[in-house]
Amino acid sequence: MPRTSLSLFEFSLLGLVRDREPCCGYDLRKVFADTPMGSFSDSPGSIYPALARLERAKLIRGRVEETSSVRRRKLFRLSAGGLSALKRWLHLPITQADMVRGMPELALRFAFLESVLGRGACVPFLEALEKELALYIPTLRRHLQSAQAANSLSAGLAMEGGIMAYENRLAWVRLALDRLRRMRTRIS
Amino acid sequence: MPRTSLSLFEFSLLGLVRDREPCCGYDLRKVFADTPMGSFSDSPGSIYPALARLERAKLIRGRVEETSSVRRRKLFRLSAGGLSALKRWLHLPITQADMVRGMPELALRFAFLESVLGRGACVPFLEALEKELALYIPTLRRHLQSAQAANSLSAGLAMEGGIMAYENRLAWVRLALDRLRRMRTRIS
DNA sequence: TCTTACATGTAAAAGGTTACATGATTAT
DNA sequence: ATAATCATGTAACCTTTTACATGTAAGA
Repeated sequence: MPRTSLSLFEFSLLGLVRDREPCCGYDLRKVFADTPMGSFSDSPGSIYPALARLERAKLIRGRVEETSSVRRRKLFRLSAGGLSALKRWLHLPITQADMVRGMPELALRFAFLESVLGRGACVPFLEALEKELALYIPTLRRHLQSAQAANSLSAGLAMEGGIMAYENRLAWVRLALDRLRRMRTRIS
Repeated sequence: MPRTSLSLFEFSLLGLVRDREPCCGYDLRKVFADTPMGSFSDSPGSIYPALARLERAKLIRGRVEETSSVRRRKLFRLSAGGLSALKRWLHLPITQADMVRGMPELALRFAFLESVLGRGACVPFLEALEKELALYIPTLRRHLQSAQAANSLSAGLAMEGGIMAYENRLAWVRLALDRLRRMRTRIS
């Protein structure tokens, strides 16, 4: 078996290739190096082997470009299989487990959502996220209440900061929903 | 060479051992499994080898407990070298690079700060963090401005969410500073 | 009795990190 | 001329993941 699921890093490559088709490994390195994107490694030792894996798995296809002017490079495109793997990932339900692991994966999924599944997918995604966050935050608060007695002030503040981060996420979700809904009414 | 620096995971083990001395591998597994702590792996395959590494590096010391009642277990304590490694890490200056990589490492450092370096270390740490955040956020805003034109709505919202997360961090820093300063005046 | 919690480990496979290696092109 | 940027890769080393392996004690 060629491994069940892809890592976040591999999905981010898939999504980036899809958005920048056709692009080479170096283009992707630049994204990781220059933008506040996910903060994955931009080292050649991580990107080139990962691209080779994705190509072996037939999720992307690479062709060495033949031009005289520019240096030789390998241009990648998403394959049909790659696109459907990306779609499956984006369609995954949002669960409590996603809350515990934090937002990075969900943020990444949202970043690719519109371009891959269309604008219509954004509102349901955010509504599901809103629901899970609204359920999760009170359990975090309870955890803080019960744990903080014994701990230090700074440990308590650190936990408080963690909760604030989730509340902030919820605020963002609501802002995003607002904007998307406003767009919709404007169009219709 | 036994490797220059420890991973976040290893520092978190060091800090937890220090706070719960003496404790065994299973105690640490429970922390990772049951609390919203950093979200490191609680698998035995990551924890026991890591503890063995830390012991080989003489940062912790483990002794097999000899009691009749409880099952055999290995209790760890921080060594003098481990404590000073922890202190060095906590004393590290806060830089722009820390902003780019995100807050998890800084949050972890703050969580251990008071118990290892004393309450006096909290305010300077937060002040440094406040300064770097206040410098970094405007550069993020500029990045959003320049990049968002070409991108999709959802990609723009995702970036906006990233910025909001940093602003939320800054709000937390100010709240924490407030509380700490209030304490100080109350005590003095 | 059966399951859950306690408790510690190892082995194989996969992946990431760091450093090395190479070489063309473009700007200073 | 020299440095920086473009461009792709490999090799050694280390860590993590997943799964296996073992066995006790307590509670339902």
